[in-house]
Amino acid sequence: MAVDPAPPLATIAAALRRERDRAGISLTELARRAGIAKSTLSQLESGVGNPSVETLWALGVALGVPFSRLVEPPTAAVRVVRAGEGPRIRSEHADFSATLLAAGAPHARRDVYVMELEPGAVRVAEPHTPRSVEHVVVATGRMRLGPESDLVELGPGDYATFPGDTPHRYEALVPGTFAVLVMEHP
Amino acid sequence: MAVDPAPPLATIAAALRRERDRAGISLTELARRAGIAKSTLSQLESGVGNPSVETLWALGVALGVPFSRLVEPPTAAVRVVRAGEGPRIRSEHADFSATLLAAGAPHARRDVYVMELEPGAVRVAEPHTPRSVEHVVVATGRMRLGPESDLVELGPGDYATFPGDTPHRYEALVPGTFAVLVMEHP
DNA sequence: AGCACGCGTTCGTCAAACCGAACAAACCGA
DNA sequence: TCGGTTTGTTCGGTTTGACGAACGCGTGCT
Repeated sequence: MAVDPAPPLATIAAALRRERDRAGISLTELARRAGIAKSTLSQLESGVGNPSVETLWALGVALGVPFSRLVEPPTAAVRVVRAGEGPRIRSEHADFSATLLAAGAPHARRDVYVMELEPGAVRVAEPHTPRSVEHVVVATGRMRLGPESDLVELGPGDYATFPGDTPHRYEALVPGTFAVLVMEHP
Repeated sequence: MAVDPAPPLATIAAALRRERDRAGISLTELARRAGIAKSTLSQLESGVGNPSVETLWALGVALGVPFSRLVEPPTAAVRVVRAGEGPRIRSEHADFSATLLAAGAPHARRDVYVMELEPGAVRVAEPHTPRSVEHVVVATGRMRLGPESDLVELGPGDYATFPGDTPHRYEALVPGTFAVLVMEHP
């Protein structure tokens, strides 16, 4: 696994400005809440300077975002991995294989669910936390799911991932459908 | 969702020392690889000082660990949730239910796998990263798994979680067994 | 128009992060 | 036992991040 060789100078600048106007507050206000000088913040958002951990941490708290969102670069609809596809890791001992479906976004919080549905009823989900991501692996049955605009159909072993912060749905196509759902929020 | 109010001064010190001797290199060597003065590193590991992001980043790269492992605090036998057990969230619309199996440890990295096994062969796993945790939901078939000392048997829909940093194993009991595996490392 | 307020940037000062060198202690082979 | 190496810590000097004040600009109120 390669580790980011890229210096995060510009990333931080971008992240700060992005997160700040997402919060809809002024530079002055943010500096005040974080307890740092606005001059410092100004320079940071300009991409000059190399903040101390303490400073950046204070900003993370004031913005209400996990520290790491400020330093890691952002990420990018429905991605599907069909059963048997995807990069496989085979054991030396036969009869075992594992497929990496989604590498952990370093600081996401992931809740693991088992989901059971019957055909007919449609589970419509309101969009939740911004930048949350859903992962689904169908265990048995068939289901149609995804963002309203991009529904996909999955069978046993199929995997799909899509943003959770847009309207989306789950719908079983055959009786006794069950799936594993991982909800990932930043 | 509460955001870490804790200043990460001591955490960084601990993380640095931990990760360094995990890598099995000397302070001097690490400082050299990271391109920083060893005096600086010495002080950081002593818990004095408040490193700049650039400095800490360089250390992360040199250690081969994601940046955030250095700043976020760390986390902590076999827990089983049988199919149909566990806290259930029912939809207003019937025919949908979800069970929370494991709330996300705030800053864990979780990789999602699909695992297929056939009976006979046993998948023995060397212990990996300290404090890593494994989660398994059996989709079809039956399997026996867990730390060598605490094996449990799971059927479809059953869930188990256990530490990944001790020797453990996976073994299919019937043909065509497949499961979803979530590997969580801090 | 005139003034007051909030915005973000720029400038000079100070503390501190970072550096390089010098240091004692532990270790190892001759 | 004694040099040579490597360990990690400590000590001045330099660089630079953070601060507060002053600045220019735009807005809105009287």
